[in-house]
Amino acid sequence: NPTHPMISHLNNIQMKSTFSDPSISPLNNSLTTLKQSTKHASENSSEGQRGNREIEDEHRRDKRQRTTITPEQLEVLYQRYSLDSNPTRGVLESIARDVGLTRRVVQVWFQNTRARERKGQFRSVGPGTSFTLGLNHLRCPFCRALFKVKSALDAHIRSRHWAEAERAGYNLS
Amino acid sequence: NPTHPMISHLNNIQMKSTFSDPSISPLNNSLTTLKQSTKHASENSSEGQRGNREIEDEHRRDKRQRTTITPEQLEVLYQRYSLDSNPTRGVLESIARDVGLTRRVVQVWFQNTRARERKGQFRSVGPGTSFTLGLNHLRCPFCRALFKVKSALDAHIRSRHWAEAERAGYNLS
DNA sequence: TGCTAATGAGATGTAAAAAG
DNA sequence: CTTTTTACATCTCATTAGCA
Repeated sequence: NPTHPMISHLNNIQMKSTFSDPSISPLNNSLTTLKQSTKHASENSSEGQRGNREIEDEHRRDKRQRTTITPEQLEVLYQRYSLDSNPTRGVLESIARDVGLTRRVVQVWFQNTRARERKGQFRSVGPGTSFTLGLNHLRCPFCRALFKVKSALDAHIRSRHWAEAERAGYNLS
Repeated sequence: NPTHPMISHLNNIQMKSTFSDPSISPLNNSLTTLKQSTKHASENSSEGQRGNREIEDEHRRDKRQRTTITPEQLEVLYQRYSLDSNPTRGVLESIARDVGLTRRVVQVWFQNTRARERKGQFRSVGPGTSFTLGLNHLRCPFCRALFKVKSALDAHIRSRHWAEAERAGYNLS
């Protein structure tokens, strides 16, 4: 992804920081799932011509909330990723509970990590498991999902591709 | 030089407050007499006493607020630095609590200290204990971070460079 | 004044959002 | 879902400015 430094971002006005959570105690931190429900739903002010009276009222809306994933959480995530890079919803939720993040955050992380892996910025597992290195050798025959162990692959096939698997005569242990 | 943040280059106006950091107040868990002078030096004498109405009145437009780090704080900082010159966010916060400064101040101190060390200006501090920074023998193979003990280096690698470490076959104990 | 805390620009990594 | 883009957090490096 060749970034173009030359391009002028016509407007990249970023002010203020809004430090995200302090990501409290490592591990098992019961993160306040603040939730981003706020979601700049409004923001339709494009109408312009606003009554300019509520001028100073501004800071308070829309702030993209960036979660900071701690190294401890990352280690768990990568470990699970190495077992199944395409977890089902249920598994996703289980992982989310384990690491103390919302399902959505974990889901996005998996999406981004898969994308990163495809792009070659590969990272497969945490350093703790230095021997499990590598690549996910098992690819689902019906989609692009990758797995480290056959049991995970089978579980995936069972939950996502049972029909095709049966037609194809895939042998599920 | 740019004395005026006003300069507009049509693009990329980043104010990057950074120091806003309003909520990260020390919370001040009492830790024995640790006092710090993070705020206005002009405290004693003088009329002052400030009306205090405006809480936000603190930030004077043109006054850069310089924190004075006490020798006691420095001693702790250097000690932690000697163990890990590139602490993760969580560790940084822990240090900040220990020493009674904001995370941001501690972060800047580490940045400046790393830069100082890179430039070869290690400096020993404290009457009783002098930390010879220059003698940090362990350098992270993946970045310029320095460590005194291997366990600290390993922790650093685990949290920051696990992928590279794995690829490189680095042996983490 | 010297040392150094603070600031700001530029670079990098990546979580979240947007586009497809 | 994937691919692409945006925005934010942090780091380095170069500077600026506060205080003993």
